Formats: sequence, structure tokens, C-alpha cells
Amino acid sequence: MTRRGQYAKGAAKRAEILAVALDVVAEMGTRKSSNREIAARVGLTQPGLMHYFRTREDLFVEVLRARDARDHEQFYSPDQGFQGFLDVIAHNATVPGLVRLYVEYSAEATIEGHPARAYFEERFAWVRALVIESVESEQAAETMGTGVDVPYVADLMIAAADGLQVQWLLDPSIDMAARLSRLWEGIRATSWTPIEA
Amino acid sequence: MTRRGQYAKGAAKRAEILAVALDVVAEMGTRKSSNREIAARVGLTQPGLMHYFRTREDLFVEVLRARDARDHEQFYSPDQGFQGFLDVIAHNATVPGLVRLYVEYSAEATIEGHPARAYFEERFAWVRALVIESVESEQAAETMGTGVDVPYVADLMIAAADGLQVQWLLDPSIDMAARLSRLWEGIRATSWTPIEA
DNA sequence: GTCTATAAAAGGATAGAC
DNA sequence: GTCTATCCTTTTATAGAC
Repeated sequence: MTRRGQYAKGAAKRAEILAVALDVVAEMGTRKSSNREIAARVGLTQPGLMHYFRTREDLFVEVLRARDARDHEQFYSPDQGFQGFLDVIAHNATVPGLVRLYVEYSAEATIEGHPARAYFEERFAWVRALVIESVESEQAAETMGTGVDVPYVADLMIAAADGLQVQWLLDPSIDMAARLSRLWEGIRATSWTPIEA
Repeated sequence: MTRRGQYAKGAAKRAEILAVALDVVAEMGTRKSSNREIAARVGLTQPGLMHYFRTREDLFVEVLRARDARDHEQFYSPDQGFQGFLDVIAHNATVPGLVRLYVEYSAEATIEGHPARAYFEERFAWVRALVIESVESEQAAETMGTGVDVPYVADLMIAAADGLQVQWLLDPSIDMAARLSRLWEGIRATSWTPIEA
């Protein structure tokens, strides 16, 4: 066993834990997903799990960060416009644990002083910037008019996407990406101009 | 003390508990709002509280049901169209505990077998029906075109409203009602027709 | 209607051995 | 890197007195 081998094993175990945590969350919800249960499913005891993640909050935030990194790499490219956003949504519908963790944890974390609140604030700003960029790239390509209030549209698309996730958790037959695509087309089809500003 | 007097006192205490529960949730979030803390704030012990609500879930669902009843009576009238929905949203922004409880608890309750899942399913169907009715009443008054896919628009408005609540919890300076009003006007202003159907 | 007392469980986290 | 053992806290809920 070389030192590199050990590191590689540690990294693999970490990745395994992140994946298994999503399965557990999908089945029992964030609240009932105990560290013990997650540990058991990767063949560890609960203290064994804590070797990889100092706190429970760290574990959940790491799961979400891993998602962000993958989404950014896999779905967003500078010039594809709004389609990247829709691709992420479509992909989410294949990972119920991720949707559940995001919806539950983002709600819980809004409370003052929650250890994950900063993560969600930063993530929101990040997604917002990505969507704004997407819309502006559509404007540059003249596939969308310049009359729209871009930040407003970005916040609205994000709100609709988040709200649809709760509806989808109650009824997974609804097509989140199709509905958001329709909203997007609706905005694009109009000469919709801001009310203020 | 007549029998009626005792009932009246019990009902008043129940109402007090519902109100105080919202304060506690606003401060500490649903997860950390223990029965003990709520009980203490109404001058009861935790078993004293359980006299009024058999389980914690009962208490939270009762809080939400009381809100539904009041909203329905206060804000919805058969012929006012979509404005009732916007009035409810504007009122929500004055009751942070309610927004927090709804967002957190509706997420948690989507899990299979959760005691509050049925409530949220029924509530969603109910709100959906109300919004559909509102839109149709606008169509009847010819303040909205007949080309729109009404159920789709209803689900979208609800999703946007729910998603905005999370954004509002992170930043209470955003005006939820104004944003939804703007979406509504956007839909109204277009000859937006369904993509499918 | 409210309390005291207590059950009974589960939770997250840590110390220290191996 | 993982385990055993254990701590300490907190939770909801119940039994039974007043």
C-alpha cells in the first residue's frame, strides 16, 4: 500500500458515502436519515463515518457541492443559453434523493445561524448568475428580446424550478423540465417589458 | 364556571398555542421547535401541551389548517379573480413563522408514510382548484384570453409562489406579491397558447 | 386541565484502543 | 482508517396524581 493508494481509497470511500447518503435520503427523508443508517450502508459504524465528515451538516453540504460541480461541468457551457438550465432540471428528475435533500435542507437552512445557510446563499447567487448569463447569451444570439428584465426573469425561473420540485416529490409523473421550458417559451414569445424600471 | 365557560377556555388556549407555535417556528425553525419550548411559552409543561394536541404532527397541521380557513374566508371571494391569490401572498409576508412552517414541513411531509403527507396533497388540490377558478373567472370577465392552458398556469403560479418563499426566507426584502403579480400580468398580456394540447 | 415523574428511544459527538 | 464504548443531550409520549 503506497501513500497514494491510501489516499485513493479514502477518496473512493468518501464518494461512496456521498452516493449512499442520497439513497438513504430518498427513502427516509433528510430528517430520518441518521448518521448511523448511512454508516451502516457503507459498512461502517457511525464513528467510522465521522472520520470522513466531521459533522452531519458537512456531509449534506458536501453532497450538494458535488452535485453543483458535476452540473456545472456537465451541463453549463458558455454559449448554450437557457438549455443548460433545463438539462439540469431534467437530470434532477433521475435523482430523487438529490431533489429531496435540496428541498428539505434549503428550507431548514434559511434559519438564522444554521451551519448550511451560507452555502445556500452562495449557491443561490451562483445559480442566479448562471441563469442571467444564459438569458443574456440568448439575447446576444437574438433568440430573446432585449426588453425583458433579466434578473427578474432569472429569479422567477429559479423560483418556479424550486416550487416544481415539491410538486414533483408529491407526484413524480409531472415533467419539471417541460413545464419550465414552456414558461421560458412564454417569456420569449412576448414583448414582455418590466413594470418598474 | 359553567360547562360553556370551560369549553371557551379550552378553545382560547388552543388558539393561543397555535399562535405561539408560529412564533417559535419563526425563531428556531420547525426542526428545533420542540414541544417543550412551545409549551413553556404558553405557560404549560410539555405533557400539558399534549392535552391539546395528541402529537406534534397534529399541532403543526392544525396551525396550517387554521391558516387555510382564515385565508379562504378573508381573501377568496368567488368573483375577485386572481387578486385573492395575490392578497394571500402579501399577507404571508407578514407572518414569517407561517412561511417557514409551510416551506419546511411541506418538504419533509412528501416522504412516503409521513403523517402530514395527506394534508399537503389535499391542500395542493384545493389551492389548485381555487387558482383555476380565479383564472376562469378572469376569462369570463374577459380580462384574460381563453387561449391559455388554465391548469398549467395554476400549477406554475403555485410553484413560483412556493419557490419565492424560500428566496424570501433568505432575503425578506423581496416582494413576493409584486413578483407574482408581474408574472400574472405577463401571462395576461400575451396570446400565450399551450405547446401541447 | 395540568402537573410530576418517567419511560424509552435515538440522536450526534468524542476518547482512546487497535 | 475503523472500531468499541460511552457520554450527554434531547426528543416525544405515557401513566397516574391532583
